[in-house]
Amino acid sequence: MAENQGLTPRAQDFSAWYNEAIMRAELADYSPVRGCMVIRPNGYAIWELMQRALDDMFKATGHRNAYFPLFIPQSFLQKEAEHVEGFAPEVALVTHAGGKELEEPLVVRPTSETIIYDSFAKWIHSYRDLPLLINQWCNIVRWEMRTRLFLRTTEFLWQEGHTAHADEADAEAEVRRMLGVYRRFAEEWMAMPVITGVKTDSEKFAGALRTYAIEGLMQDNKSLQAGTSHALGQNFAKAFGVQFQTAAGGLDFVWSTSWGVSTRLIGGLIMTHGDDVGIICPPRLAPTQVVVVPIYKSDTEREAVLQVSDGVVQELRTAGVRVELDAREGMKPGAKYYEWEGRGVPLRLEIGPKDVAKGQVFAARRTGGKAPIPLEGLAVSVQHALAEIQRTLFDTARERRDAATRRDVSKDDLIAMMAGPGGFAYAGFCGDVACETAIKDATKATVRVIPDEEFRSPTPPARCVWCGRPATSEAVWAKAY
RNA sequence: CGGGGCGUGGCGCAGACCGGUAGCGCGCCUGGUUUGGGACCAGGAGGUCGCGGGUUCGAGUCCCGCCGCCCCGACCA
Repeated sequence: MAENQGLTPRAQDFSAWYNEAIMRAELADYSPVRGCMVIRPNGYAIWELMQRALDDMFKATGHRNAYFPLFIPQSFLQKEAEHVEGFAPEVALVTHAGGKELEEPLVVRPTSETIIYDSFAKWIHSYRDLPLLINQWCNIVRWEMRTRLFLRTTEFLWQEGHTAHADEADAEAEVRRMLGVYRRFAEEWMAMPVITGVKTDSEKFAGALRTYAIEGLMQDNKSLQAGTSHALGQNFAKAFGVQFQTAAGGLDFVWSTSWGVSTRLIGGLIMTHGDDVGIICPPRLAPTQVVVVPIYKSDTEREAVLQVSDGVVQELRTAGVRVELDAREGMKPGAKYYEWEGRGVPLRLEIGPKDVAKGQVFAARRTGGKAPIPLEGLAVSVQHALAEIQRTLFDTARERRDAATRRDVSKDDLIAMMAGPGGFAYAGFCGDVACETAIKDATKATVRVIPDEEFRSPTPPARCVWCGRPATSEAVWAKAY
C-alpha cells in the first residue's frame, strides 16, 4: 500500500521530518495567529506528565507555586537596564483596553522577574523571610522573528522559578540545585542526555550575573538549550528595592535566582528519540505506555481474544500502567500498529487466538524487537520492558551524542566539523567575545556552555581554538536551535 | 527584513506553459465481506481553485496588486 504514508526521512530533511512527525502524532497544529501553535491533546498529555514530574521535584526542594499577572506595567520592565534592552525587541504591548487608550501600556509578560520582585519587595522584610522559594506555571509571549513548533513559538508554556536568598552562597546553591533538577529530569524522565555548564556573557539571560544551562544534542547534531538557571545577583533586588534586615541588624538586598523550562522540552523529546516512523515517547513520559491490539477472525475468536484483552488491560491499569485497548472494528491490525507507532507508544501488546491458546501476549517494542510474554506475571514483565525501553532510549541517545562529540579540536577541525556533520566540539577558549563572534561568523557555531567539571576533558586545552592565546577555559561549541 | 518554495474537497497532489463541464490518491459516510504489519467491493457526501482587481464570449489557467504558510539566514528559551 501507499508508500506516501511515510514521513520524510530524517537524513533527507530533518526540519520536514520534524514537522511531519508532530502532525502524524497529532501533538500540535498551526494556529490562525502567526507564530502561535495549538497544542493538541496528545501533545498536551506529554506536557502534563512533564509538569507533574517537575512540579514534584520543585515541591521536594521546598518550592511553592503561585501565580502572577500576565500583564506587567511597562515601567516595571524598564527598571533593570540590561533586562529592558534584552527583552524590548520581543515584547508585545497592550495600549488599548476597555475601548480606550491605557494611561500606561501593559507588557504581555516575556518573563516575570519584574512583576515578581515588585511583590517580593512587599513580602520580604527580615532574614527570617528568606529564602523565599516560588514557582509559577504559566504562558509567556515573546515576539520572535522566526518560529518553529514547540522549539520557538510566539506564545509558549513554561515554568519559572523565582527565589530570594540572604546571601550569594545560598543563591548560588539554589541555582546549581535547580540546574541539577533539570538535568535529572532530562536524563531520567526524557531519556535525554545533557551537558551542564555556564553560559558566556553573550549568551546569558538579560539581567543575570551568570546563566547555567543544560544542553542536549539533537539527531541533526544541533544543540538544544533545554533549561536555564540564572544567578541574578542583587540586580533585580536593587531595581525593585527588595531589602531585608539581617540577623546583625543591618539592611541588605536579597540575592535572587530564576530558572525555567518550557514546552520546548517536547521538541527536544521528539528530536532526541524520533525515528523515520515517527516520534518515540520515553515510557515515563508516554501518555499511553502500552497499547493492546486484539486480533481475530471469527466471532468466537473475537470473544475469546477480547476477553483476554480486557483482562490484560485491567491488570495493567491496576498496576499503574497507562494502557489503551484498541478494539476498533473494521481496521486491520497493521493499520493500528502504524498509527500507534506514529504516536510514539513505547510498547504494543498483540493478542490473537494463538496467543490466547498459549497463555501469552506478543510484545513489540517501539525501540525494536518482538517477543512473547506469558500472561502469568504480565504486569511485572510489562513494567520491566518499559524500564528497559526507557534505558535503551537513554543509552542510544548518549551513544549518539558521544559519537558526535570531538575533544581538543583545532581551528581547522572546528570549521570542518561545523561545515560538515556538526556535533559538540570541545576546545580551548580565551574568553574574548571577539573570538566568539569570529567563530560564529565563520562557522555558525556558538559556545553552548563552559562545561562543568564532570564534562570537561581530562587535560584542559592550553590555547584558544581561534586566536591561539592561552585558554582561560574549555568551551563546547555547536550549532544551536 | 533578505533568499527559496508553496496556496486547488479534511490530507497529499495533478490540471496552468497551450483559457472551454474541476480531477486523482488517501481519508470520511452507508451496506456487505474482511482482520497475525497500512483490506476489498458497491453506493455516497464533500471544493468561494488564498484574496482583490483586470483582459476575455468564457479565467484554476493570462496580466496587475495584496495576503498567508513552510524552509534557509539575521534575533531568541
